[in-house]
Amino acid sequence: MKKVSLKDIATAAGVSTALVSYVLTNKEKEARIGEEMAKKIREIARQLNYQPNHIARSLKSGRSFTIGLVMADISNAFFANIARTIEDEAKRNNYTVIFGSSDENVDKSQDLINVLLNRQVDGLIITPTEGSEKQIAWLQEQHVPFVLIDRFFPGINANHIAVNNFESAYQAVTHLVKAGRKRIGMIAYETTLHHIAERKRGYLEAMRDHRMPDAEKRLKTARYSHLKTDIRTAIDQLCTGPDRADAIFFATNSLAIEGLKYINELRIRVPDILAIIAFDEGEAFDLFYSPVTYIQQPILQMGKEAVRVLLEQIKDQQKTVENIFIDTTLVVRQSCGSKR
Amino acid sequence: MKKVSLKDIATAAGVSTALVSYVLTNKEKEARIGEEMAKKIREIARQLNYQPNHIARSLKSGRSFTIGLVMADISNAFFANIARTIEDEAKRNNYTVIFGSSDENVDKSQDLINVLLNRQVDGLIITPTEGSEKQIAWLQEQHVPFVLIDRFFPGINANHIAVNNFESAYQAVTHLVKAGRKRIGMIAYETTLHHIAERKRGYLEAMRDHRMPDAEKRLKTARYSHLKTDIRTAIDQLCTGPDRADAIFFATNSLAIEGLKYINELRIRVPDILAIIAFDEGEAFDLFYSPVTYIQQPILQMGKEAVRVLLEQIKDQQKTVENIFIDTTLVVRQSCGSKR
DNA sequence: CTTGCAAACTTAAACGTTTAAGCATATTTT
DNA sequence: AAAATATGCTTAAACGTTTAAGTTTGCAAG
Repeated sequence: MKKVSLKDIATAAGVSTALVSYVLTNKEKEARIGEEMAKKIREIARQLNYQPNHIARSLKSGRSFTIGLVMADISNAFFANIARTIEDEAKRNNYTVIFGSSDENVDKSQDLINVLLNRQVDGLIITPTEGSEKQIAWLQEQHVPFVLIDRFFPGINANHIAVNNFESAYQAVTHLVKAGRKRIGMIAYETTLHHIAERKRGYLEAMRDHRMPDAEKRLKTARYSHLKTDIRTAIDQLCTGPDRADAIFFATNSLAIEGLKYINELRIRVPDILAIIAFDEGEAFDLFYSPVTYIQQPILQMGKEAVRVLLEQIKDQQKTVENIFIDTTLVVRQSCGSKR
Repeated sequence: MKKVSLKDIATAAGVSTALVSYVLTNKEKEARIGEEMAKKIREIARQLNYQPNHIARSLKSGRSFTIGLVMADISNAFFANIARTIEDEAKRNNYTVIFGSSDENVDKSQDLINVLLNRQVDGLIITPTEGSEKQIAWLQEQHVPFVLIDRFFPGINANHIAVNNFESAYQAVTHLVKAGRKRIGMIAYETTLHHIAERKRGYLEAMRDHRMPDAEKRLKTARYSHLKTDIRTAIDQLCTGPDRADAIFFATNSLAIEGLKYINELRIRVPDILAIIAFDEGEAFDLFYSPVTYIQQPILQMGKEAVRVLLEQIKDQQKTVENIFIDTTLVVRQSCGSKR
């Protein structure tokens, strides 16, 4: 199938391609096209089923109407949902999304950014991985429009959309305290990423404010690369001994899922023996025999805001940086109900 | 940041852009470029950090090295994982993926296909929605390279990657029979899509071959648009009365998740009272108190094959159609263990 | 000392658009 | 009636590549 171009229409109509272009981009007024001719051209275009060549248009305009999306892990429901809302929102603005998953790997992230920039995306939406500060700083130096989502670096003054991680964690721990839990533990990732640090800080401050001892001791971490084993170790440590934990706050959904699997194996009853709160949502939390209380992130809003900020930045490179923080909602369910 | 182009390099080196192009695309031999000049050009390109403009290249070559991905529902873990493997595999072949979610909606699907073709993708990978036969047939008429994945239309002779739905369902039901279940029900989608029909047929034939009565009566369907209520009705019907079901086979993961939520609410004990088998996998199945036996689809292989077939088709438009069927694996766990 | 040819490069067209500038012809204004 | 303006269209250049065809120079063969 040979694609039909402006030239084909022009030939069929016996006019120049310029004329056809003006008509089909609705510039008849400015270009003073005759009404009849416009009608004729439109009709021919319809008959030939003309579809504009986006690539040619991009080359001319220097804009691709494409945004690049670098997700940390597309197989994680949280990121998959963000990706979906971003794609939706982008389409609503006549933008198209090219995506890739960095799998929390710095090199893969750099690679992806390169590929996307090569493809002349007009901007990027990124969940930065640990250690990617330099990449992000470089983007800024190059004046590439971009927005960070879910995470950001305090030292880099760039657009970002994030939730109030400190407050969310503080609120979650407070909820556990109010529910009568005395020995609250937390499992987080071992990472320098700021959003996780904030969640930890929220936990620690809440513990201190409510005069709960041994918070530091009960704050465990797991390596992303050794998730399964590290979580098992952490839970073993938390859930044994005379003063074993009566509640665990998981810093992310992936940690919670892996943790709950093990808690199931150990047959530790939730919430009788152990209360659970997790960050993010997930079908798995609903299906747990004691539906899991979780911190709900406003995914839809995050995705929309990310696209909005990015497109504004693309339109106006001088635009001031936006740092958006959105509140989460604590969805209370059975998993932190009363002890037996 | 002004992007550097071939012309910039050419000016810096005092040569024509053609020469630069030959060198940077490694055509020195054919174009008989002087060794020293080649070295010099490469050095300048490096210094200026030249990045080829993919769009210009695409316009010239008529190929975008981009494939379009139309997923039925990216928020479903099964499709998200397929998307991820496709993206990975595409990147390995220097292709980039533009994706969109049709949300099982024919119009959205058509819309997406149009957008993607407009963007001059070299080919498409599609999970077709119900009622999209005409769209697919049209693609074929237009000789657009494409591959259907997960689903296909028997009346359309197009590339497709699918699993052996009939055999998989047959095997699952047989497993339930061997486990001593007598009144096996199935919950599927109410759809004309062939892959679901095959799963139903697998159920019905297995029931007949094992002389299980009332198969038709125990085959319930739910509408995608009224998932929650329809599933509740179906389960209510299946799980009441004197000859109530002692096993349910769910035709997809979304059905299973919704169903299990309700089964949880009803406090029907699994597997004591009711055995469960589901199609697809999911974290939720692991986390259910009685880990769910499921039919595992070879996602990685499906994604890889889809990309392979598509790229071959793109390279050789005359290539014969490939219909690939892959076997599934029944992963047996607690949920269809012994009755009490 | 032509001729032939290889080596090292340049020219120019093309891909499909967009858009400023140009050029007739017709109509209005002075 | 000449000048100004409006109308309807065309020309041509540009975006950044690729690549077939052409040009120039040097050098060996006849």
